[in-house]
This record gives sequence, structure tokens and C-alpha cells, in this order.
Amino acid sequence: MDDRSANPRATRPRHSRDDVVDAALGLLDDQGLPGLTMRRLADVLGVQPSALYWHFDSKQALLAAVSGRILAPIAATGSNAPSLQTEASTLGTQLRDRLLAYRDGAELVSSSLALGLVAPPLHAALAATARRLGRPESLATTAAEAITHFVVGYTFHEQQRMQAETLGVLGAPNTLTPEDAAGPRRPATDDFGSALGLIVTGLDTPREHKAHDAATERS
Amino acid sequence: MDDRSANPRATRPRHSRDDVVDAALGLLDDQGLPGLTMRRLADVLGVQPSALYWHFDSKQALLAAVSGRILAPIAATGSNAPSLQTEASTLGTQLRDRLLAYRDGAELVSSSLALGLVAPPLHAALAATARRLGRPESLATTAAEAITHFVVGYTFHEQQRMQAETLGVLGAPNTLTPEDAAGPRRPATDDFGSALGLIVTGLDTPREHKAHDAATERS
DNA sequence: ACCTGAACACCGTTCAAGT
DNA sequence: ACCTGAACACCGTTCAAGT
Repeated sequence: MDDRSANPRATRPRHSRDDVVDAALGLLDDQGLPGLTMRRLADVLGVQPSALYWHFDSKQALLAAVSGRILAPIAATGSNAPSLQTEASTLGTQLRDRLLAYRDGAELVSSSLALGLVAPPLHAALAATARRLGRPESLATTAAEAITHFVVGYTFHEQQRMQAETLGVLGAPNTLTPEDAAGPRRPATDDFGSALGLIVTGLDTPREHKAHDAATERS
Repeated sequence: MDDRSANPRATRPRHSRDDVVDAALGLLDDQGLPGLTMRRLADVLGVQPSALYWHFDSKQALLAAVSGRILAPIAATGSNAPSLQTEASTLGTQLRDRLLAYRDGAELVSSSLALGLVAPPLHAALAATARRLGRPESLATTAAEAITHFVVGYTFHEQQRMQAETLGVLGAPNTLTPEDAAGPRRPATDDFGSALGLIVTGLDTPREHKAHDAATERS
């Protein structure tokens, strides 16, 4: 398997940053985020752990690069949506799809996003649509933020549930609220779509956002 | 400092679960989540690391208990809000306040929530208000989910920014979108309130949620 | 330019045994 | 009931040195 000598343009240049990210994505997908360690990644690449620190300053930097690659397909959106609401819905769904494309994708991206090591994935596209439609860009920014946080959090939760199911019927008892105990399982409706729809509804009405005031009074 | 013999009902019973959670909250607050290790926690309690496993099955279980304590004050809400929108706004703000009460509170709760090891903090209160106001409980459930994910994600990001500022002007370059580069810093408006207001706006209009459809069509 | 070897300073968890 | 002691199987990161 170590037939690097058969490769014409080879001999020395062993790995590039992109090679490392490729391998990390593969490792992530079949071991999950806890299994994505520098040591295991080095093993997969046939290299010593310390070699990875030539390509990346830290594990966090590596994870940010992996997050960037997961999110990359979103930016390419052409976007000729008829309304900000439609565009926002589409982008939210697209983001979820990307996060679901790799095991623990949502958890990984959530932390890279929080640390500010990866660009917010929906802002550029939604702002562009706002400009095209003559709507305020501040509204696009607010919406992008609301939708991104919701989608990442929702998908994180969703992805964790999926894996818990795969690993056997563990059943998390603390999750149940009193009224849940009555029904047999969960309302089979499309949770994600409903919640995203709720958020996005406010984008239709021209009287921007006004519920702001009630949010600032506290106990 | 080891004057346990001065305590009348003492001699043997060294620590309770609550003691451990207390110590964990303290350690969290002045070392952050990465500093909250089983070994350091044991040190604080004057005990061997293995002793903690008599009180909790795993570190995750401990962290879930800590999360529960951070969120506990929310459930107590009496709630006589005049509308679902008002109540939702109040609860969202309350949740953020709780997460900000401890260092890395949002990150900690985010993961406990995703793992399903702690009860969703807004569902019960919002559902009760929906009942009182004669609004559909399914709407309350959807709203609670949307708001919780948004608030936790937003506050996670916010808390990380705060600590980055405290630790010096590191400046995360990747975070900047093209249009941000023009202005000097950030729009000084209340980001959180605006986004929460946007989400909550949909709760006013009696035509429940309908934007759902657009969310299910994809590339 | 890209990697090795070896070390440093840690982790969570288990388990027999003590009191 | 609550904890000790010791071990197991790991971590991320640094750094001199090799090619």
C-alpha cells in the first residue's frame, strides 16, 4: 500500500492540508467526533501525531477546516427566490442537510461556529437576496443568525437521537415532560419544518420586528 | 479545615450528590468547562477521583446534573402573560440569563440538552400558558423548541466572544463577512432581542404556521 | 517542506479493597 | 455508605532532530 514511488510526481511531498482534512472527514464519519483524535488521524495518514502540527496549529484549527469543508457547498447558492421568507427556508433546510451529511456534523460545526473559527454559513447568501429584493440587510442578518442557531441546535439534538437509537433502545427518561407521558411516542409531524416555518414567518410582514421590547424586561 | 469532628451529625458521611454538584459549579465558574475535570473536582472536594464514581455513573451524568441546577430556576415561573408571544419572549430572555450566570454555561447546557440528559427548559411553562390562553399546545411545543435552540446557540457564541475579549484582542478573522469589513466594528443594536423578536412574531397571528411547505423542497 | 522520536503533562474510568 | 490506591488505556502538544 506504500507505493508512493509508483507516483511520478512523488518521492517526498507526503501530505497536503487538504489530504489531512479529507482523512479527518472520513474518520469523523465512521468513528464520530470523540473518535476523531490527532493520534488516530495520524495513524490513518501513516504518520506520527506530531506531523499534523506542521499542517495545523492546533486540533481546533483542524476542526475548523473540517467544518469549513462541510459548510462549503452552501455559499455557492445562485438564489432567485421570490421572497426573503422562501430564501430563508431554503437556506435553513440546506444547512441542515449539510450537517446531516457527516456523523456528528452538527456538534462539530456548532463548536467551530461558537469559537468564531468558521464563517457564519447563511449570512452572505441571505444578505444578497435582501439586497436584490430591496429589503433591509439588517433584517437578513438577524434572520440568518436566528435560523443558523436554531438549525445547528436542532440538528445537533436530532443527530444525537439518531445515534442513540442505532446503539440500542437506551431511552432517556429525563427528557420526558409530564404531558409527554400520556401519548405513546412523539407527534409524527415534521418538527423541523414547523419550527423553521415559525421563525421565517416574521420575514413576510413589512412591519419588521417589534416584539423586541417585551424581551428586555425581566424578573 | 478538616474539622468534620466538630460537626455533631458527622464522622463518616463525607459528601452528597449535591455537594459534588456545588463544587462542580464553582470549578466551572472559575476554570471554565475544559478545567472542569474529574481529577480537579476530586481535588477541590479533598477526595480521590474514583470517589466521584460512587455519586455519578459518568462525567456526562455529572454534567447533566450541573446543567439541571443551572436551569432549575426557570421551571418555577408563575406566568400570567397576556399572550403567547409575551411569554415566549420572557422565557427566552430568562433562559439566556441562566446560561450567562456561569462561565461556559451555554456550552455545557447545549451538550446535555443534545444528549437528552436534561429536560428541555421551556416546554412545560410555555405549554401551560398555551392551555391557559386557549392556544394549541402543538404551537407551544414548536415555539419552545425553536426558541430553546436559538437561545442556547446564540448564548454559546456570545459567551465565547466574551471570553475571547477577556483573554486579549485575538480577533477572529474568519468570522468577518465581506460587508462587515466596511464598518468599524459591529452594529451596536441589540442582536439577541431582535432575533428573539423575529422568532416570536409568528406566535401573534392566528393563521398558525404555514411557511412549512417551502421548507420541504430541496435541491 | 514535511516528518520522526521521544517526552511532558495530562485525561476518564474500573475495581479490589478498606472503614 | 462512602472512599482509597493503583492501574489501564488513552489524550493534545512541544521540540530537537532528521531528510
